[in-house]
Amino acid sequence: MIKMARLTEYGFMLIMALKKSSHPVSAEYLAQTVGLEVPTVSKILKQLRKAGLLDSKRGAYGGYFLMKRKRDISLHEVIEAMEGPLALTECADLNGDCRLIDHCYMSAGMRRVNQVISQALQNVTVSEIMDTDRKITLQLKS
Amino acid sequence: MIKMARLTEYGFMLIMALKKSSHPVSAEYLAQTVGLEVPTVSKILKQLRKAGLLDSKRGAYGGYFLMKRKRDISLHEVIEAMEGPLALTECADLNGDCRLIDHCYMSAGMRRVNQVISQALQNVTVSEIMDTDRKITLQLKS
DNA sequence: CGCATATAGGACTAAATTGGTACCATATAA
DNA sequence: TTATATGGTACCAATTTAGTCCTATATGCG
Ligand code: FES
Ligand code: FES
Repeated sequence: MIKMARLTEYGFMLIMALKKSSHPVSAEYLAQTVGLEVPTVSKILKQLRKAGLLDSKRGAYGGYFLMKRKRDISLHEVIEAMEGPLALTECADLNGDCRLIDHCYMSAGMRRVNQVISQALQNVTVSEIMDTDRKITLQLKS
Repeated sequence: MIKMARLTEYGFMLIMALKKSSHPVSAEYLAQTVGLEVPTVSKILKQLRKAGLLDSKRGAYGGYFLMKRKRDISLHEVIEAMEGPLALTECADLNGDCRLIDHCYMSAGMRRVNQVISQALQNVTVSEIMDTDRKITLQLKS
């Protein structure tokens, strides 16, 4: 069905619930806000942090906060942070191991398609998908 | 990782191995050609047929053949045939059931992104991804 | 007709992935 | 020093996907 992982969806929601350069927000508070369990939220936040989208502060009054404004975070960044590099087919991935690689005449083609979709996702920001009034305008080149 | 199902990959390969309006080709022969097991190939061919991409002829000297030329089959058609409608997030799908639908501010946005990616996939044909020399030129609008 | 060939359809099992949880170590504020 | 909160990792459960098998039906041909 070509869908992102559920945890990635949750990741988006958490990012939307956070802000740049304000007081850190704890995983527990975020969990309540978004309606998820604390361990799950924790897991996602750690992952997003590792990817550099968030930063955290430990200890009392600690928590998480964004590293950039939402208008500067692309969908691609978030998806890559949660799921690793986009690869439509096994052979479009550098580390893919499809048993049919010898019979495959579309590796190069799929890599190009991959590229196009990556571009598309890089051109949309988190704040754009939050704002239902604004139109998304994408300019894609091959 | 945003990837298509493996069976979809195989589906592409089978389509590439087939031709329009020539003698039908049996599942067994295709399996040998592509390097897969017969039952698996059968399953995929049935599914592609049901979606109208292929047609078949039963009985002796029967088999499968394409309904269109490969230059008229879009990636989107194949993917949709194998995996159903594209839905990046649960909430971008009409039948999606995400438990967080009440907290979700990106349903509309994701639907738009979904739309953009669908467009991209509709604009690339099977023959284009087979031909490594040709450039893919996509024109996408929001 | 009767046999060999080949698909139609659906049920079933096994494997892989993903979702979700838990635990212990470390850092920080007061 | 205590309460709070993240860091890292390992683990189990649930779901999804891959792959197989079986029986019914259609077709060509001797
Ligand atoms: S599809 Fe498997 S290698 Fe290209
Ligand atoms: S992400 Fe689950 S409903 Fe939008």
